[in-house]
Parts: sequence; C-alpha cells; structure tokens
Amino acid sequence: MTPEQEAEVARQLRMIRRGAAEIVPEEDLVRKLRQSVATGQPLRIKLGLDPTAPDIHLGHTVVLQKIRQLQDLGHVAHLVIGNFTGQIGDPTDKSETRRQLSEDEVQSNAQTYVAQIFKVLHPDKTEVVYNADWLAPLTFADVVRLASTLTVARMLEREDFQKRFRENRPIHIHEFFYPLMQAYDSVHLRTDIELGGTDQKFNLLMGRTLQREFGQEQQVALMMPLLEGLDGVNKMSKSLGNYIGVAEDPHTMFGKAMSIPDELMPRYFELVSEVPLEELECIQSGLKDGSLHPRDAKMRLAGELVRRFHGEDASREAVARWRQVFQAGGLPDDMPEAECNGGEVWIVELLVNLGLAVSRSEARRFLEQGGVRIDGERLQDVDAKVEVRDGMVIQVGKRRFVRCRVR
RNA sequence: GGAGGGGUACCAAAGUGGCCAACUGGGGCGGACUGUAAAUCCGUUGCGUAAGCUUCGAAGGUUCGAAUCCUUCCCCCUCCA
Repeated sequence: MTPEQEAEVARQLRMIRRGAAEIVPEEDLVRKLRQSVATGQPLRIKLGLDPTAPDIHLGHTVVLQKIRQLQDLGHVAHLVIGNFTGQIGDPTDKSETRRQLSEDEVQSNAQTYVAQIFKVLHPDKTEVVYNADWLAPLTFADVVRLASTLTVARMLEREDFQKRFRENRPIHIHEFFYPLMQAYDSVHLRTDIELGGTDQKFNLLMGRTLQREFGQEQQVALMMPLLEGLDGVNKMSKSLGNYIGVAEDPHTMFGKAMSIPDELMPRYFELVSEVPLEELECIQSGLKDGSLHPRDAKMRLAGELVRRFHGEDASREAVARWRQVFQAGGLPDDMPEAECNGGEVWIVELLVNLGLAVSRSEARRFLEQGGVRIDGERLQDVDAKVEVRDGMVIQVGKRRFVRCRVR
C-alpha cells in the first residue's frame, strides 16, 4: 500500500473509533479497512431495526450517527427492517407478547421510521431491506441446521438468558432464535461491520459465529455506548419517558435538552452533536475552569440539536424563545390559542375547559399551590370568577400557556 | 398432572375487620431558590365547590362496617412431574 493509502486507513480508523464503546475485534476492522482502501470497495455496514417502535429518539441516533460517519467515509449501509424478527419478539421483554403486525402496519411503520432516520443518514448510500424476504422462505430443516451450529451453553453466555436461567425464570425456546436470525441477516448480507449498542454485543458476536460457519469473512462488531436519558441515570427510552424524539418540535426539543443534568453535557456533545472534537475539548475545559457557564454550554448543545433536526432558523428561534420565556420571564410569541366564551367564568372550570388541568381537583390544586397566573398575575383563590377577555393569557406552572380567543 | 405463592393507586411496596382515599420510596406535578425545565429544599399527587362519592384482579356474599373474612371466576409466578 502507498503511504497515502496507509494514511487514509489511519484517518478512517480514527473517525470510527471516536465515541465507540467497543470494536470487536479491532484487527479485523483494520484489515477490512486496508482491503477497502486498496481495492476501492466500500465496506458493507449493517444495522438491524425493530419496526414495532416507529419513533426514534436521540438514543438511536448515537448509532445512526456512527453509520453516517461511515457513509461519509464511502461505505454503504444496509438497514434491516426486522419485519420477521419483530414477530418473534425481542427476548428482553418477557411480559408482553408482541402483537403480530400486519404487512401494512410494518410498511407504514417502516416508512415513518426510515423518514426519521434519513435526518441522519445519507439516503443514497443506504439500502433498506426486510429480513422476512430471506427468513420467511427458510424451511424447518434449514432452521434446524442453523440451530445445530450452536449449543445451549453458548446461548446461555448471553447475560440476559444467564440471569433468567439462574433465577429460574422462564426462557422460551423461540427466544434463542432471535439472535440466530439476526446473525443470519449478517450472513445473507455478507456484512462487514454490524453496528449496535453495547447491549447488543451478544447478538453482534453471534453474527460472527454464524458467518464463520458459512465460510464467510467475519463481521466486525462496532458497539456504541447507550445514551442516558434526561434523568441522567437510565438509558434513553420511550417507555421511561426520558427521551428526546427526533421528530419533536424545536421548542420541546430545546427545552428537554436544557433539562439534562449538567454532568451529562459532555456525553451529549460527544455522542449526539456534530461539534468537532477540538471544539468539544474547548467546551470541556471551559466548563472545568469556570470560564464557560454551564447554562451557556447547555444552550449551545440544545441549539445544536435543534439545528441538526430542524435547521438553522428553527434553532435560532428556539434559543430566542428560551431567552424570552425563561431568562426574561416573558411570554412566548407563539402560544396555543383556545376559543373561549366571554363573560364571567369560575376559574377552576376555565382551567379544565382549556385543558390546563385534567380535573377540577387538579385545577384547584394548581391554584392552591400558586401555579396559576392570568396575564402574569398570580391567582390563588379557588372560588374566583374571572372575566374572560380576548387575548387573555392563562399560565399554569412555568411553561404551559394558553391565550384565550373570545368567540 | 400435583403442590405452593401472589394480583393494592403511574411504578415499586406496606396494610390482613372500623383510626384507610389507603404508610413509604420512586416518578409526575406545583412552589421557593438558582445558572436552565441542572442541583437542593418545601408542598402536592382518585373524583367532587362542598356534603359526599367511587377505588385495592372480577363478580357475588357475610357484617352496623371489608383492601382486609367467605364463595366462584380470571390472570401471573415458583417448585415437583
């Protein structure tokens, strides 16, 4: 290889390593990169997706961003929509048996999914495939043959299975097929690098095992860390509600980003922003020596996120609104409006009618706790009647506003 | 097939005849403070203006009175086979 080619390999390796939790085995990656650079053949990247959860959030983008970087380096990505595996059910949640999705549902889920994903990935370097295309035609004999390459002991290496086995909790036989199928996807696609979170390690390595069985070159498992959610403790997930969805509106996204614990900022910068490495170091040292205000750093982060998913204008606007509402204590320009009847209304009823409280008891509670403002004036009298005027602004808590429009 | 354990509010988990609209923790919400919706602290968390009403897997029953006792049913889990 020429010195230029060697340099290219080194460059790619550096980029791929960035933020990665683990690369198994790294020597294989180097070998594949050398091969790719020498021959001009792009590497085949794979990411498996579960079509049952159509909303993607920042946690998912950690892996997606890495794929994007690989695409930028010239490689091609296969997005495997698990329309077959999805019906089997992911072993991790034992409680809910998954509803079988209809063909149409899978299609439409996959479409919304992919649309969101292309906010991060290059559409022209991404191939979307469905694993039912090659998994469904397998015969029982095929499946048995696949299964015969593995042992129960090997399966029980998986932490989740091991734990359940130890605790005498049930493990269904079909759950063993999940990693097997995912591994077979890699065989089918002749995958060079499979991406996933660190929690996917077992499945990713299973791909290597199966590829070897099939006499293929083994894939590299590239694992990204799991991003902590807004609470700073648990991994970001929709069910925990600690997520920022990529399809969320700019203001929500900005606000949620502002609510992450300070300690989490560097991680978010590293894993989900496009801020270059050098700048990142600047921010970190600034935070450390106190020359950079944590609030300003976080606003920068929030702005970056909005810019990434909604564009420059939306980002600027979100920042402006934040300043206006939270730093200056003012009102947002664009608050929801509600049609109201004019005249005197009991405040409790008004709050419920406007959807600011779910029940009268809750409305009363808000009032008693001093959480209600009308045109900026705090109102605590539970029995109060208010004269509804056009343009009147009712606020509950710090961030819920409604402007009344009298019919 | 046999034996046992369990289903309580958003979640976890107390309560085993009245003092239980139900301890406590988490979460959520409100407030104070701040540097932001960080951190911390305080309050609050079924519905109802109220009297009161409806909740403890479901349906019946006993009782002046049941989350607590009885009957039937549904669901979950464990062990043995």
